[in-house]
Amino acid sequence: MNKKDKNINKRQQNKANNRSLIIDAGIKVFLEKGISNTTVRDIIRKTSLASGTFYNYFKSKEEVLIAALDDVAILIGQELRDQRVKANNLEEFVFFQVKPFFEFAQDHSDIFMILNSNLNDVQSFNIETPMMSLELEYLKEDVNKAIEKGILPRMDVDYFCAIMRYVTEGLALTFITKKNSKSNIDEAIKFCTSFIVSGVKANQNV
Amino acid sequence: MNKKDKNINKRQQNKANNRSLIIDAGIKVFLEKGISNTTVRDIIRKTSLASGTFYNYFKSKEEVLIAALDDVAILIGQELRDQRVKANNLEEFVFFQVKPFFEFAQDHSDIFMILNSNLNDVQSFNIETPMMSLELEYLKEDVNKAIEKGILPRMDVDYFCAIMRYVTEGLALTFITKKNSKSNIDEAIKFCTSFIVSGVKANQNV
Amino acid sequence: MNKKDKNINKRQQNKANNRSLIIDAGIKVFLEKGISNTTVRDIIRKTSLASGTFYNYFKSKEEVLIAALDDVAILIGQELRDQRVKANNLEEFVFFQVKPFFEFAQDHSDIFMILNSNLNDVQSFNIETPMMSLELEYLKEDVNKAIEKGILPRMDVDYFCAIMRYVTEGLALTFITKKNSKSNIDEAIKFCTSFIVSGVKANQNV
Amino acid sequence: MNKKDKNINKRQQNKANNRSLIIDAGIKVFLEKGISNTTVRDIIRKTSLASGTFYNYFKSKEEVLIAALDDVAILIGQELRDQRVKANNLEEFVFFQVKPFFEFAQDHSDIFMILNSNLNDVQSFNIETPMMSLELEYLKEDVNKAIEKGILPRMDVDYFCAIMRYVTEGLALTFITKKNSKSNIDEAIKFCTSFIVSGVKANQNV
DNA sequence: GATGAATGAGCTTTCATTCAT
DNA sequence: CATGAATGAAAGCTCATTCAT
Repeated sequence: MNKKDKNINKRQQNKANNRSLIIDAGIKVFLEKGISNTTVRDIIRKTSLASGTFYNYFKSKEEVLIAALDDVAILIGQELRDQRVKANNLEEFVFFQVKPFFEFAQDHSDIFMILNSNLNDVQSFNIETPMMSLELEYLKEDVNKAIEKGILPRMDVDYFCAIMRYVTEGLALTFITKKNSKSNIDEAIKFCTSFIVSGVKANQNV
Repeated sequence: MNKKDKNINKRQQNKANNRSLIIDAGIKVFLEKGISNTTVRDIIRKTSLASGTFYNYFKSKEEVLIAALDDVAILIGQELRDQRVKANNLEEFVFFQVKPFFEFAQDHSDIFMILNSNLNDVQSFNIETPMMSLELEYLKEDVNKAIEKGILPRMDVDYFCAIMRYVTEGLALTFITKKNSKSNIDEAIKFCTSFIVSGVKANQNV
Repeated sequence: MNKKDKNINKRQQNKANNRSLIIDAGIKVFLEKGISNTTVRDIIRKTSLASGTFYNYFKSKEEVLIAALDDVAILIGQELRDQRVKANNLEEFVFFQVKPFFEFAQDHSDIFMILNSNLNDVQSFNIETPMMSLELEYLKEDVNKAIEKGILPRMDVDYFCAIMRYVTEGLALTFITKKNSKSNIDEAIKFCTSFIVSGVKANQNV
Repeated sequence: MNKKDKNINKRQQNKANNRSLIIDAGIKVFLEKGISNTTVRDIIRKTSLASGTFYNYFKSKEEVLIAALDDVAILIGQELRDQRVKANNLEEFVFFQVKPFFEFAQDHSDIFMILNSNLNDVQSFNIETPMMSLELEYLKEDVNKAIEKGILPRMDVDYFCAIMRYVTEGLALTFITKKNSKSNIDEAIKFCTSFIVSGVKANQNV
C-alpha cells in the first residue's frame, strides 16, 4: 500500500468516524431532550467538531435520526414482515412479531426509547421503523391475507392490529425499564404472546 | 339593564370570546404540529388577533394547553381513581377504567389526540391527565390494594398496569380514528374490557 | 350652589386628584428605578387608575416629571437667579446661591434625588431645573457681569461655575443622605459657602 | 508562515476588528443616549454587522461597556488607591488623587464622559471605576486611617470625601469640555488641588 | 474536508398608545 | 372622563445555515 492509498484510507476512516461521533451524540441528545427540543447545536456541542462540519454529513437533525435508525430499525422492520408470513397459526403469528420486537428493544434500548417517546415527530418524516411496521397498513394487509388463508381467525382487523402494536410496545417498554430484572426476556416474550393470544381467542366473535 | 351594564357585558363577552378563539386555535395547532413544535405565533396566526393580545390571556403556549385541559381532563382523572376503588372483582375493575376513558376519548377527541401524541411534553409540566392517571404510580397503588383485598388476582403489577394503560389507550385511539364507525362505543368498551380480563385470567400464574 | 355646579366642582376635584395621584406615583417610581428605566405602566400600576386614564393627563412619563418639577423647581430656579444679582460681594454671591439650594434639597428631597441621579435624562428634555440653573450659561453670564461690576474677583469663570455647581450639589446630597443628622442645615450651608469662598480667595490668580 | 497560519491570523484579525467595531459603536451610543436608553440594536446598527453577530462577542450591552472600561478604568481605580496611601500630608493626599484622575479624564475622555453621565447605571453592575474609587466607602476608609496617622487634619469625613469627589469630577469635566484649551492639564490639576486644600485648611474646625 | 464566525429570519415578550365601550 | 383590552412596533435573543479561510 503506497502513501497515497494510506492517506485516502485514513481520510475515509476519519470520515466514518466523524459520522459516528455525530450519530452517537444525536442519540444521546434525542434521549435527553426529545427530538423536537433538540437543536443541531445541541448535537454538535456533544462532539469535538465544528458546527459547519455537521453539514458535511447531514442536512438536518432528522437525517441524524434516520441514520441512527438505519442499520438497526430498517432491518428489524423487514424481519417483522418476513417472520409473520411464515406463521401457521395465531400463536406463531403473534410470537414471530413479539420475539424480534423484544429483542430489538433490549439490544437497542436507546433507539427504542427515542422512538417510543417521540412517535409524533418520527411519524412526521416517513421513516420505516419497527413501531411503524407493527402498525396500520403493512400489518393490516398481512393480517387480512392470513385471515383469508385461515391462519388467523376472523376478527376486527383494526382492533387486532391495535392490540398487537400497543401491547407489544407497552410491555417491551415495561420490560426494559424494570430495574429489578429478575424477569428475563423469554418470560416477557412468553407472557406478551400468551396475553395477546388468549385475549384474541376469548373474543373471536367481535 | 342600564348602559354601563351593557358595556361591561359586551366587553366580558368579547374577552371570553377571544379566550376561546385562542384556546381553539391552540388545540388545532397542537394537533397539527405537536406541542413542542408549536409557537405562540403559530397559535396567534390562526386567530385574527394581534400578537400582543395573546399575552393578555396567557403567559405561554403551555397555559393555553392547560386551559384546554381544564374542566375536562382534571375531572376525568379524578373519576378514574374514584371508580376503580368501587370495584368488587377483576371485570368491574377493568370496566370502571375503560368505560369513562372511552367516553372521554369520544367526547373530547381533540384533547385526547393531543395528549396521546404528546405524552412526553405533557409530563414535563405536572398536569393531572387521564393518561397520567391510568399510569404508573397511582394505578399501581390501587392495584396493589385491590390484590390485598382479594379483588384482583395475584399477578405482576407492572405488567398488568402496562396492559391496562396501553390496551385502553391504544383501543380508544383506534376507536375514535375509525371513520367507518359502524362499531359503537359500547361494543368497543366491551371488547376492550373483555380482552384485558380474559388475557389476565389466562395468564394468572405469571 | 345648584346640583350642576356641585357636579362640575366634584369633577374638577377628581381631575386634580387623579393628576396628583399620577405625579406622586411617578416620583416614587423615578426614585426607585431611575427615569429611563421607568415605564408608563410602572407609574400607572402604582395608582388605582386605568392605563388609558394616564393619557387624559399626560402624554408621556417625561410630562409627569416636568409636572413634578413645575411647582417646585421652576420657582427655585428663578430664585437663584434673582438672589445672585443682589449680591454685593463674593461671600454674598455664594451664600445667596447655596442657601436656597440647600433649602430646596431639604424640602423637596425626592425631587432633588431624582434630578441628581438622572441628570443625563433630565438634560435631554429641556427643563429648567435648579441643577441646570446653577449651570453653565445663565450662571456664567451673571458671574461675568458681577466681575465687571467688581463684585466678584477676576478669575476663570468656567472653573468658578463648575465649583459652584459641583460643590453645592455634592454637599447638598451629602447633607440630605447623612442619617446621623446631628449636623443642621445652617451649619451645612455655612460650611459649603465658606469652603467655596476660601477656595476662591486662595486661588484668585488662576 | 504557511497557509494555515495565515488563515488563522486573518480570522483572528477580523475577530479582533469586529470586537473593536462593536465596542467603538457602543461607546458612541452610550455617549449619545446614555447607557439605559441604549439598546443592543442601537449598537449593532452603528456597525455593518448583523444582529446575531453581536452575540458572538457579547451577551449584553453591559458587557460592551465593561469591555470598554477594561484595562483603562480598572487600572486607574487601583492607582488612585495605591497613590493616596503614600501621601505624607494634605497637599500630597489631594494631589495624588487629582493628578491621575485628570490624566485619565484627558486620555480617555469618552469613557470618562460615559461614566460621569451614567453613574447610576454603572453602579448597578459592580465594576470598579475611578468614580467609584473616589467615592464613599473606599475613600472614607483611607481618609479615616490618614486622620489617625496625623496625615490629614481632623474634619468631617463625609463632607471631605464629597468635596474630593465632586470638585475633582466637576473640574475634570470642565477641563475636558473646554474647547479653547489654552489651559493646560498641569494648571488644571494645580488649581483643583489648591482649591480643595485651601478650602479644607480654612474650614478645619468643622 | 474542517473550521467557526457571520448572517438574518423568526421567536418570545414588553410597552406606549389608541379607542370602543 | 374612565376604563382596560387590542394593537403592532420593536426589543432581546437563538438558531439553522452559509462560506471565506
